[in-house]
Amino acid sequence: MANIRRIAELAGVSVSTVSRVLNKHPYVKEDKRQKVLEAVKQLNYIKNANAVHLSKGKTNSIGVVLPFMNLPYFGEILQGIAGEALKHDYHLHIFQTNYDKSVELDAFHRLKMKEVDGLIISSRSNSLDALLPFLDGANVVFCENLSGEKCKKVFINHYQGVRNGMEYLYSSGHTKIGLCLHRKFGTNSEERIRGFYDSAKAEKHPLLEDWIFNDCYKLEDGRRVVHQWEELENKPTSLIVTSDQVSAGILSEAKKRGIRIPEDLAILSFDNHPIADALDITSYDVPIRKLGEESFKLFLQEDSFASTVLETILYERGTV
Amino acid sequence: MANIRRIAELAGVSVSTVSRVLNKHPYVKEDKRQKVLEAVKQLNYIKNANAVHLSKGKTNSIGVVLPFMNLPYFGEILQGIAGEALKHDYHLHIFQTNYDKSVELDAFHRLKMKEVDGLIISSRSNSLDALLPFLDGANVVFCENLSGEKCKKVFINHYQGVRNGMEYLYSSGHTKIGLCLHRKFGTNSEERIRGFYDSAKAEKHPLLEDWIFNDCYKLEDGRRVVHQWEELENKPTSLIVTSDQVSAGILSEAKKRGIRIPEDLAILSFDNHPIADALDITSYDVPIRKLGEESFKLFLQEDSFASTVLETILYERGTV
DNA sequence: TTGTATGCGTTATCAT
DNA sequence: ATGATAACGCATACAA
Repeated sequence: MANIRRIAELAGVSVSTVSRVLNKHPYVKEDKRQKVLEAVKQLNYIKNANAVHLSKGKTNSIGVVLPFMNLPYFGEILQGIAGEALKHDYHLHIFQTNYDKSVELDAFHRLKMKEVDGLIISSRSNSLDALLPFLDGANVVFCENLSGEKCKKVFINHYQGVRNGMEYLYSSGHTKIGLCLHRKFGTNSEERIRGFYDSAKAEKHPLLEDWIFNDCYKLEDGRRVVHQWEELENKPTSLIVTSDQVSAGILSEAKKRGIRIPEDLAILSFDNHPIADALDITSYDVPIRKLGEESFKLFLQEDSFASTVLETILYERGTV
Repeated sequence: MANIRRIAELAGVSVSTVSRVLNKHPYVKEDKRQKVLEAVKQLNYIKNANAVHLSKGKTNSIGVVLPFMNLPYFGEILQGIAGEALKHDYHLHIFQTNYDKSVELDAFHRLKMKEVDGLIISSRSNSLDALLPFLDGANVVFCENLSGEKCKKVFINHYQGVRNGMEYLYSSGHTKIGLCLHRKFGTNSEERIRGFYDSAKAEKHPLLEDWIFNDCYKLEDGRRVVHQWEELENKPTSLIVTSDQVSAGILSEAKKRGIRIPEDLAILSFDNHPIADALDITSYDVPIRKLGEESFKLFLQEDSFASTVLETILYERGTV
């Protein structure tokens, strides 16, 4: 494999001149530039990226930490990040964790190893304490509302989203509202739970612990929720569901079992993906793509503790 | 940032010994090993990945070329690749092309630059001729049935899939069958079209050019197909649709417009994603995750022109 | 405008 | 078992 030295030799110039030509620096006489370009062509020369990375101390690539890739949420956020990254000539490294803490830690390790220039944490498994040693001087963007921490963050206002949803359901005559979450832990879920409790308290409406359904990621999980719901003695008359996929599962299973929606059970969903439109699901639009775009913009920002908030918007349809 | 030389200094050994300890090579006396490890701890030393990459001539990462990330197809294939890659300590680079040829070419360029050790082309935009100069000695896996080419490939047997589907519809009493494709060009689509024509010819059934609907990626595209279908003078009584998402759009729009499924229009879908189950869509299971897994396995294989074929399986439901 | 020399941080070869 | 030294390939400060 030809290197810059051989090009210099063949072109009869120094390596620095070759480097200048390759990097389009000014102050190179046209004839030498041509000689270099010829030599490049002749030897089929191609720059070694790793040498550039080592020499420059950066790789122009950013790591994205996420648990899964086959979920619309993460597909959409990736799409947002990738679009923005492409604009700025950055590349994406994927760290798929499956919510495994050690895999997530490895991503931070890679950052320290300078394999990537920064990290976007779209969903976190480790405690902040565990990550702290990796954070100083590192360019990390969190996609959650980390309060008080001095770090970059962008997040959906899940608290307000749920509060709005609760209010909407209360004003539609419901007093017993349940909640379907991705997972119990994690800032985003906690924010939703906080909104859930705060609204119930504010309106002095009942709220039972087993009206909260966890581990709702996929369509199948929605089916499971219907079964769980049916077995409750005291059933909520409506559900706030944090994913259209899960809502779709609920609708499908409810139909099978003769549960009428919204008469027996109202569904207020989040995402507003095309499937919500297709199934006529009332859903809050969650700007996930935008979340991805903004996260990359934050990565580029010098300011090391900027933050961005995004809001949700209601699309009324037939399930409430 | 501390480097290996400073560790050597502090530990009172040579850099080679440090390197040996770091890489768990044998032949290092325990006391020196300890000295080194202490120094590592003391200086908070972390290896520079780019230096390793440069020195070793490889990066332990693989590039995945795909057009979009917010489509279930690509999410699933990524999931498959990522799972297998994780097992073998490989990392994923994403090259999102949006079907832009120059972006795709850039991925091949990066391979030559040794930024990645190999490439998985999950969907291709450039002609093979355009890619040929990049292929010699390069570890590239194509996810399509490239006939005759000496290269690694893994693909779904789309030809047989469509032929089976056609036979199924014919035997269900249909004689006029349409086809919804992602795109007109591309090996996978061409294979499906070939199956489409071959079956019609074999059964001597009619087949019109405008029974083929292109650019069907998302749910919205399914809606559009219904409109197009309605405006046809001579309408097919059934459609083979190469994505459950699109089928979902068709179902939704058909319902709105009072088109009965399968009475007025039968839908035979491909993917068998959960949404097919939820909407009771008859669908051929397409092992996309497996496709991703196999593509990575091929990448690892020495043999530079291995190939793998995967078949589709019918799940009968209510839309035919 | 161009060249020289050094740094980037590691691995690998070859002595000893 | 250990160390000196040469790759690996490029960028860049400094000199000219």
